[in-house]
Amino acid sequence: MPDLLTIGELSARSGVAPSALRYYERLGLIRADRTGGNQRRYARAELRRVAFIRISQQVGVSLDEIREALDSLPEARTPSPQDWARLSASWRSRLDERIRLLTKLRDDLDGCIGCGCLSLQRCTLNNPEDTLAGEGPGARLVLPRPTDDPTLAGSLS
Amino acid sequence: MPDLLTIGELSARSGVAPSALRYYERLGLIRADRTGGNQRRYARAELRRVAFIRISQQVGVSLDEIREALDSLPEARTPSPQDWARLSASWRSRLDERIRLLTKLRDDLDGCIGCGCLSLQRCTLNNPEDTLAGEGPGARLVLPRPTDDPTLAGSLS
DNA sequence: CCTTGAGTTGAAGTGCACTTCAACTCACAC
DNA sequence: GTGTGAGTTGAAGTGCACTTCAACTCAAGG
Repeated sequence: MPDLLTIGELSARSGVAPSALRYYERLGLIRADRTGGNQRRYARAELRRVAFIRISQQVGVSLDEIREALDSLPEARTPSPQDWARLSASWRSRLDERIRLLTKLRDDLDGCIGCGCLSLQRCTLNNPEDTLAGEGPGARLVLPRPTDDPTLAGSLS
Repeated sequence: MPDLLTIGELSARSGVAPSALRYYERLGLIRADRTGGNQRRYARAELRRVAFIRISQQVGVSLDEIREALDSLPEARTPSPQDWARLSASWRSRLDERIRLLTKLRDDLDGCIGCGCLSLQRCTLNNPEDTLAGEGPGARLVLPRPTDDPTLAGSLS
């Protein structure tokens, strides 16, 4: 019934490199039992955690926030489908927002392709929220700072 | 008619930190004339280049690729609206693809919230392209590697 | 028993996109 | 002329998400 996975097996199943799995463990995102010889053995439930981690990353959430989310899971029992649903749902608005922003960017880009602008005059690309008055002449570009959004910033890093 | 901008002015107008502008210059993304005292002076046209850079980053393009795109602009003359339109349009399919992926992720997440799964069985979240057969039992998770996409990997860095 | 592939560790390295720092110089208003 | 805020440089540092490495141990088949 335990049916534990080695790190190689979890890696193959999850598509996540062993080094990344060890890294996740260091950050407290997943956990493993150990054999007498100190090797990791993962419960099958860890597969779901890894799945959640990868999905969350696609939503643009940092590992730190993912850890916080995972910390909210009950420790006493194996998380239920409802537990996972709750966590997944918590990213929903973030995902919506990212989709909205990208869609707006696309439409604006279409408009600008039409008008050939990319200029600093009244183009919504350069004045996204129409909030530029009162800070001297000239419009601001795009988003003031991409610092916080890994999706858009490239660092995206 | 020249009407050159200092780095502080370009920074204020573009919303990009002076240190980032110098960094862009090192990478060959923008250029500046120099005063007798070695200070940078930017032609107004550089504002469009910076606008293009920030927009491109939001699309999820790396600075390296942005540089390549900018290199395709004519050197002899100031880029025309059509030049900028061509470059912007070149990101379009990428933007579409990113929007498509995120929308799919959202819908899948909705489905999984409904079914409460996040399991490794037949859930499209875990088997995005239905391309898992032939590599042993068990499904793969999500995307095999997030390595190449700064949008999804968490790095806009 | 022995080989071999898989696993272990901590420390260091990578790539990207910047930022910070120290030490110095410019440009401009008064 | 002088003070001050803005600008200059190269080198080093940052944050994130990992990967790589060297040196070593484990586990399982023959």
